[in-house]
Order: sequence, then C-alpha cells, then structure tokens
Amino acid sequence: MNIHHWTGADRRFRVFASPASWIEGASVAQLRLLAGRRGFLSAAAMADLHPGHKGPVGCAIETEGVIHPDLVGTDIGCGMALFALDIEQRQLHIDKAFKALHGLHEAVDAGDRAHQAAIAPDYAPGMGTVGGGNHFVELQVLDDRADEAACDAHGLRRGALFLLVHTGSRSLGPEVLERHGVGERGLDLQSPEGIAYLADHDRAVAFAAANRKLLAETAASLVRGNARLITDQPHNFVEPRPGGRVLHRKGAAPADRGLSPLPGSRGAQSHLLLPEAGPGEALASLPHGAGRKRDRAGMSDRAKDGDRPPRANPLGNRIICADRRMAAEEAPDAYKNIARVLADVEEAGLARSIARFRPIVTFKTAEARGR
DNA sequence: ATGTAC
Repeated sequence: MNIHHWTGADRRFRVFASPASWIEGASVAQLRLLAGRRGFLSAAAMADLHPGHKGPVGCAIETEGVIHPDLVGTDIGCGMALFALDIEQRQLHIDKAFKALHGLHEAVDAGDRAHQAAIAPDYAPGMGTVGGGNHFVELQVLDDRADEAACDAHGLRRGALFLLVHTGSRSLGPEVLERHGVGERGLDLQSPEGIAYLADHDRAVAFAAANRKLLAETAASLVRGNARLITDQPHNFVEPRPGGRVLHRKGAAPADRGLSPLPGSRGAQSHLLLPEAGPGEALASLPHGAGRKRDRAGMSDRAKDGDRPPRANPLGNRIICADRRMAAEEAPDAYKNIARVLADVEEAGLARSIARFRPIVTFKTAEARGR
C-alpha cells in the first residue's frame, strides 16, 4: 500500500491518494479546519477530494455524538444509482435514444411523481427532475468485466445497457439544512434538535433515492426498456454509528452497503466497485467519482473565449446539455482522471472494480439558460 | 447544490 498522508503526522486525518493523484492544497486546508469542529474524531479523504463551498468534498468525518448538518451540505441524499436495462447495445438506435431522452422531464408520469413524492408532497415538482451542477442521467454500455463471477452473480452482461443516475433531493435538501441550520456548532445526536434533523434528513435521503428511481424508470421507458436496480448509494448523508459516534459523508460513498458506482466524467468510463474490508481509518467510505480538478468559475471563464462546449468527446457519447454555462463547467477536463482515482482505491484495498461502463448518451438538461 | 443571492 502506497498511500500518501498529505496531512503529515496528524493521524486524525488520512488522504487515501497516492502521490500521483492531484490533490488541491485548498481541500487539505479545508480538511484540517475540521479539527476545530465540536466532537471531531477523525476524517478520511479519498482521491476525489476537492474544495467545496463550506468544506472539503470527497471525505468522511466522524464525531463523538455531534451532527454537523453543514458538513453534509444542502444536497442531502445526493447519490449514484445504477440500473440494468433489458436491452443490448446492438439493439439500440442511438439517434432515436438521443432524441427521445431530450424529453426526459416531460415524460415523467404525473401519477408516479405524486406517488414517489408522497414522503414530502410540498416538494413534488422536483421529483423526477435531474437538477443542475454535476447531476446527470447517463445511458451506458458494459464494456469490460474485470470480475466475471461477480458480474454473473449480479446479472451484469457485457454489451448490455445500463442507466447511471446522479441526482439528489432537489429543493428539499436545502430546505432541511436551512430549517435546522445551526452554523458550525452542530447538534447533539441525543438532543431533540439532533433527532429532529435526523428525521428530516432521512426523508430527504429517501426522496433523493426515489428521484433516481423515477428518473431511471422514465428514461428506460423512453428507450423502450425496463430498469432493474443494481445499487443505489448516497454520498451526502450522515449516520449514527455504534458507540454514539456520528459518521458524515460529504461526496463519499459507503463501503459497507454493497456495490458502489464510481462515475468518471461525462467523457470517461465509469466503474462498479465491490468494496473490500479496507483499513478502519477509511471510515467505511469510498470516493464518489472522479472529483473536480478545476473549479466551476474557472471553467466558465475559459468558455467565454468563444469556444463552444463539445457535444461529443473521445468516447463518442452524446451529451444533452442545452445550458452552455453548465456544459463549460461540467466539461470532462474539469474532472480528475477516473483511472487514477480507481487505482488509488484498489491500491488502498478499499474496493476493486468488477465492471467498466462506457457512456452512450448523457442527459444533463434540455433547457437553454446560461451563456 | 438551490424555482439561482444581492
């Protein structure tokens, strides 16, 4: 194991990344600031670590009985869900699929939306919507099976189509954070305030998972197929742990709930991870993707020099993104190399890839907005 | 991240 501890001798912090991985200094600085948080015990960062608005993204943070809602952030329950389609790549008419997927939001059934949003009816308009930022619905093909037996066990066939869905709880998450917002002091796990936050948090987590399911089912119907859930893993959430501890995950997927998607950028392959025992210092966590290499503002500025964001890319997938600013901010070169992130995961013994997926069509947004 | 802050 050749894992670089960027945080030096302070054993409360671990960064599971090799020296070959680009880790921005600002994100490590944000990580170290967590030591001042009430109840702080330790933090585990992954190779996708990057700076966020209020704190580092790509890490797990454990406290002694204190919930810090601001560390989970606004998009409570945001995560990645992978669904298998009952369609082979060779059966797919790519042009038809590309055209049909433009209508993803319009195709969501009103009754299904209301049903899935029953847990938070006031937020029903957001149910079955992708949202902005790095969210997407992506049609993929399984193009390599590193572990054939594991793939067989889950019915993952080479050449079959899949849907990878990345979205969250839409406007519900921000509302929950604001309502329980407590600055940096946090909430005691056992207090009425802590219990109340957890209840609303859990609703947002469920809402987000329902959103991913509804989007996958709708996208599947647009390509004349049916979606079967392989795995759904949140990466922005908090959970009580044995011994009165609280584990926060901010851009980190759980390593103790089975298979976990590891998406690359929208111009790269994705993987499906099978978690391994791993060291306890990793706080039962995995990276949630490639992680940003360049911030959004920088990417947006670069695009103002007249370059149209590319609709295609080296892997040949087509991207539905009518919002040019979003396309610039989310361009593949804003992200780290997923192969490098995966190598660090495997080297650290956190997980291994059992399958690799190539993007075919990516849905971001069909509405033009930014310039 | 967010029916996009001032």
